[in-house]
Amino acid sequence: MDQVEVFKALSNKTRLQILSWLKDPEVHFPAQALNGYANGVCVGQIHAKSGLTQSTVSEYLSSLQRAGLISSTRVGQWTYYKRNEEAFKALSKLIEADI
Amino acid sequence: MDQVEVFKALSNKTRLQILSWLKDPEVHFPAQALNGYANGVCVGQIHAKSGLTQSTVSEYLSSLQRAGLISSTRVGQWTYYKRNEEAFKALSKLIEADI
DNA sequence: TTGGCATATCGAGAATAACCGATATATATT
DNA sequence: AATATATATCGGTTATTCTCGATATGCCAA
Repeated sequence: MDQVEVFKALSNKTRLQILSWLKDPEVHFPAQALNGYANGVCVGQIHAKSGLTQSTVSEYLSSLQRAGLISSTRVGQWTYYKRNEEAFKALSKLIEADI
Repeated sequence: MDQVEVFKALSNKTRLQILSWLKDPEVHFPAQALNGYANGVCVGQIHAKSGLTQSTVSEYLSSLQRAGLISSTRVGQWTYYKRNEEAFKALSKLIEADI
């Protein structure tokens, strides 16, 4: 875990908002056809709520993924993103013990 | 606590290093004349270890303080900085529960 | 294989952060 | 009052981030 990369990823209002949406996808996004919310939420749905362009949202999701905070699954034309809860647990412990 | 401000403050290698030094001041800094390490460590000592200029270090300490992660005490010509451990506990819990 | 979506990547402009050197402001000493 | 020391602030340069529009790529359907 690259600490600086993780904190940079978290240093943006919209990216924090996306993480918060992904915490309760059924509350924040319309039903997913495929496998409920198990794969996460696709880029287009996140884009639709974000108020930013598709390219910006795609870039933001990539940076969150590079930081290890979310993971992606490609299914057909869609890329689904979901939170990596282990990373948040690890970060919480890191701050508690090491930072 | 402004989350974005906190994460920005943590998004820099040198600032993380400073926080780490302040975690064990007696290990990383020569003895303080005044009140042991209870007031923290003065800017000059942090500057001396940092490899950056005095102005940069002063600015970094201000940003950590604005984020609530450290606090300062002025004693004579010196400003002592020390960690605000409650802020780190709160941040750890925030990440565990809310982010 | 052509066309249509969904997503990713590219190139660019504007805003912010990372530094620096120089200078200002406190405080202390003589 | 004059000088010295510690820290803060200011102005500037360069690097990085934010965000966009345009375009490329990947996958599906006709």
